Formats: sequence, structure tokens, C-alpha cells
Amino acid sequence: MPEESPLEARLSQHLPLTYSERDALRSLERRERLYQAGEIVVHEGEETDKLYVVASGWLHGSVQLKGGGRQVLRFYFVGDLTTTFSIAWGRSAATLTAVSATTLYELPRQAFGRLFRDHPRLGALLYGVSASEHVAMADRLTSVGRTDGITRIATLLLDIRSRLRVTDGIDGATFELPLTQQDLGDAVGLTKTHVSRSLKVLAEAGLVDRDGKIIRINDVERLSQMVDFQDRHSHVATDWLPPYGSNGAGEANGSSKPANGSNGANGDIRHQVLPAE
Amino acid sequence: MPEESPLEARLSQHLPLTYSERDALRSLERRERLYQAGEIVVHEGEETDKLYVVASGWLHGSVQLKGGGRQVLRFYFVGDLTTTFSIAWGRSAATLTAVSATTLYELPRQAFGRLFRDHPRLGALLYGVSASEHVAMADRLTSVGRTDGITRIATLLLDIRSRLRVTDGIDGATFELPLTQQDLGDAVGLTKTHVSRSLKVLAEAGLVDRDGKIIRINDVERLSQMVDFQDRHSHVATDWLPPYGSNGAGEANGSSKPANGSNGANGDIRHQVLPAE
DNA sequence: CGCTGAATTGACTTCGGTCAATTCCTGTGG
DNA sequence: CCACAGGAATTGACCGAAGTCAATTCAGCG
Repeated sequence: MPEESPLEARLSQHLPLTYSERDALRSLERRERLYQAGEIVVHEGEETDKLYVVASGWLHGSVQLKGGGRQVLRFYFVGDLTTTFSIAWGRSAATLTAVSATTLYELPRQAFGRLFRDHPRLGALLYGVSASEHVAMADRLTSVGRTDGITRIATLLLDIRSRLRVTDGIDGATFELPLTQQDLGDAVGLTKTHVSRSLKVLAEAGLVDRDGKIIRINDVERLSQMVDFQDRHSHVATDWLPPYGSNGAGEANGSSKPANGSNGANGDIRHQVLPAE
Repeated sequence: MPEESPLEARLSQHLPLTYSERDALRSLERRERLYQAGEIVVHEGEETDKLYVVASGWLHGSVQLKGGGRQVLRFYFVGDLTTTFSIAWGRSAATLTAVSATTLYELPRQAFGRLFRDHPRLGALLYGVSASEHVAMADRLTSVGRTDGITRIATLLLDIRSRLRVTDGIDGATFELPLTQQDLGDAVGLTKTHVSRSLKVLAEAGLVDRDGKIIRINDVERLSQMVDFQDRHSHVATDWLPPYGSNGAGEANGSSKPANGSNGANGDIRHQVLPAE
């Protein structure tokens, strides 16, 4: 339990956490499980009573179409909570597949629920993180709905790079992409044939270098500019979170002032706050 | 404050709420504002320190592309929380436009945050609702990325119908659609020209009748079947929510108890639980 | 060293976009 | 009550980005 927890690391990226919040996050994560590249963690429609926190590696979530197609909905990286989709039902809304060798911590839904009670501020923060992921998906929708193939692929590469960079500490522009062109296409709504052609164009334009599974984006700034890419994950606002403090004044209505004047984050001196890390 | 609140109504659709939870929700919503059809509530990029709850009418959220295009990300109906996207930043990630004449209640972000502290169970429920909306957007992504124009339009109509039905108590298959074909196209990634053609095909196939702004879906069941449509909003699981009640029983696991036993919600037996409504 | 799945490439098709001309509606003002 | 203006919808002719099909080529691997 004293180990570092990926979810803890992720959340403390946005907000200095108290010791007790950190403890709670660490103790949430249970059994660790390993998956090989390509292995399926949960099938679409399968019942699940747990979430998974990514401790290493990465994955994607996808749905199967009646007609035989497939849509890759999003990718999951270290620190991400997966299968949050399924929390709204008892069963998974998507198939979760390991893209690379992966370690996951299991997190029972019940325990996740308890977190909201025991650490409301974390609950609110999780809501905020979820909102930022929602926006990231909106960006994807925009990309797929309103831009051409080359732009979609470029945007996807930039997105994956920026996510991997945080977690894997990549230098900046080179990374391994263990996805087939079919996978890429399923993510952005293109056929594998056209993915191949689009990548070729990007390579010939000198924007991207490829060597096997290794991708290098030659000028991240410029490419981002060109396709109007925005990183939605680096920052999540926390100024609206409830003060850390003691339960409060519980009594709902009456007035809706915060219990103690201080607002924002950690308000309570008893709880030492750790540096962001 | 004693009036019915749309958010309250929405949430109690999924879970019987206690009096104090209801009170809290009612007292959250402040000034009521009216917007005419077509009016813009918030601009993309604009700073906001509030959310809006839809009390009547409907709206959509959209983003503008550099090249001049537009993507309509989603629609908002009575009881929906809007601009949750923006909670992750200080500014709105999308433009919010009234589709029909609309009443909104303003809800300051701070007050929203406090809700997580004062009523953790509602916080968790809001997370669940948000997850279901996330899935709805994933469905849209799948539709846009992987199906043809006719299917996209049909799916969109079914989606709008099923949302309106809940709130406006529509009979079942006929509703008013105050959107231009441009709007429809921006929602599903088609040009207005092709929207016109797709609607024509649907009409000629006898699947949809049109009369001005009035749409009638002739056999909802069949059309849903044809395009594999699923309503993602009617149900949200609540079995994982923390018990309303008393803090404690921190059971969790022996060790990591929250710092102070109390916290979380005011839990006492005094709070009667109301039937679903 | 051969197998197998992935990637590449070419020829051809097609769905949806573009452009532009009508037509339709609806609201407005005479 | 009617004429008219202007946006929305419809329709046709044409174009082009991406899909389909299929044949190679390539790369990793037992």
C-alpha cells in the first residue's frame, strides 16, 4: 500500500493532495494484473463490477458494428481510469484491448463509489478529469466529422504522442506505435488502405518519419499548428473544487456558503499538503 | 426555492433522493434566464464561472474550425447540465446556442463543487450521468466514423426524438425539429446538400415523414433496428453509489480510514428517502 | 527459410462534396 | 391581403477524396 499509485500520480498532477487522500487512492487499487499486447481485458457487453487503472502500457477501447466494422473510441495511458463508460450500466460499453504489454490495477466500482463519500474533493476532481476526457473525445469527433484523412491521422499521432510523452517520458517527438494501420483507421474513420496512403503523404512532406513501428514527428509545433491540434489533458482546473476540509456544515440548504470562508483547494491546516511532486 | 428543479427531476429519475438532497439541488440553481431561438448563450473560448441547467427548450454545443467548418458536438435537453466541458478549464470549450426558446438556470461552478462535499452521493451520481453522456458521444463518433450518410441522419433523428420524448412528453414518433439542414449536417459530418438528399431517401423509403419542421418517424422500432440505435440516456446504474447514510462504517479495508470519520454527507436517519417520483 | 499477417500500391468505383440554379417558405411592410 | 425579400431547401451536373478489390512486397518469427 505504500507504493506509488498511478491514479494518485495522475490526480496529484492537477492538485496537491493530502496524505489522507493519497492513502485512500493507494488503498483503492487492488490486485494487479498483467496483459500481453493484443490481449482483450473486457468484451463489449460483458458484465463488470470493476474499473481498471492503467499502471503501465497502453490500451484502447472499441466497439464492433453490426456490419462488421469497428470504431476505436479512445486510448488509455498510464494513470487513466478505464471502463468508466461502463459505470453507467452494469456492463461494459466497449471492448478494452491491450495495445502493448500492460499492467492494470483493479478497482471495484463500490470502492470507487466510496471514494466520493470519503474524499469528496477527489470525487469532484475525478469529475473534472472526466470532463477533460469528454472534450478530448469531442475533438476526435470534430476531427473525424470535419477534416480530411491526412489531418485526421496527423491529429491522432499528435494526440498519442502527447499522451505517451507524459507517462513514458518520451523525449518529445519519437515514439513507438504498436498499432496496425487498421487500428489507426478504426480510430479516425478511414480504411487501412487510406491510412497507408495518408501516412505516405505525411512522410513525403517531411512531417513524419517512420521506421517500422517507430514514429518521429519532425516539427511538433508546426504540425500542431497545421492541423489545429490542442492537448486537452495537461491541465484541469481545480479552482471550483470544494475545500478539502472537514465535513461541513453538512446541512445542505440553509445557505449555500462554504463552511469556512476559504474556498478553493485544501483549506485545512491539519492536513499537510504535499508538493505537486 | 421550493419549486421543482429540472436537475432534481433528472437525477431522481435514476435514484430516489432524500429531502435534503432535493433541497440542495433546488437551492443550487439561481437566476433564471431566457433565450430566444438562435441566441448564443456562451461563445467558445469565453470565460465562464457557471454551468447552466436547462429548464425548458433545447440547445446545442458546437465548435468552429479554422477552415470555416463547424462541428455540432451534442444537444442539450431539459434537465441536462450544459458547459460541463468547460469545468475542466476556466473557459468554455464550445459555443452554446439555443435551438428553440430556452430557459436556463445558472449554477456557479463553486456551488457545483460544494455539492460534491455536501452530498457525495449526488456527486457520484453526477459522475455516472456524465459517463452515460460520454457513451452517447462515443455512439455519435461511431456513427460519424463508420456509417453512411443515411444511417447517420436516421440515427440522429432517433436520438433527438428519444431525448425530446422524455422531456416534452411527445407521443412517440412526431416532433418538431427547429434545426436547419446545415445544423444537422454539422452534427453528423455531412454537407447540407447531402443532408437534403439523405432525408429525401428516408422519406421516399417511407421511414420518415416531413411536413415543414415537423418530423415523424413511422416505425421507430424498425428504424432503430436498421441503424442499430441505442438509447443511452434512459438508464444509469446506481448500485455502485456510496450509501446515502452515515459516514463511516468506513469498512473499506481495515487500514486506510479517512482522516476523520465524519466527512462526507450528513448522514442521519432523519432524512427520509422519497420514492422515485 | 518458409509462413503469415501487415503494408504498399495500382486500377477502378462510389459516396459525398462543390457549385450553382431554382424553388419553397416565412415573415414583413406597403 | 398581397408583393417581395432573404434564408432554407431542393435539385442537377460535375468532381474528388476515400473506399474496394486485388496483387505484390515486406517484416517478423518459429
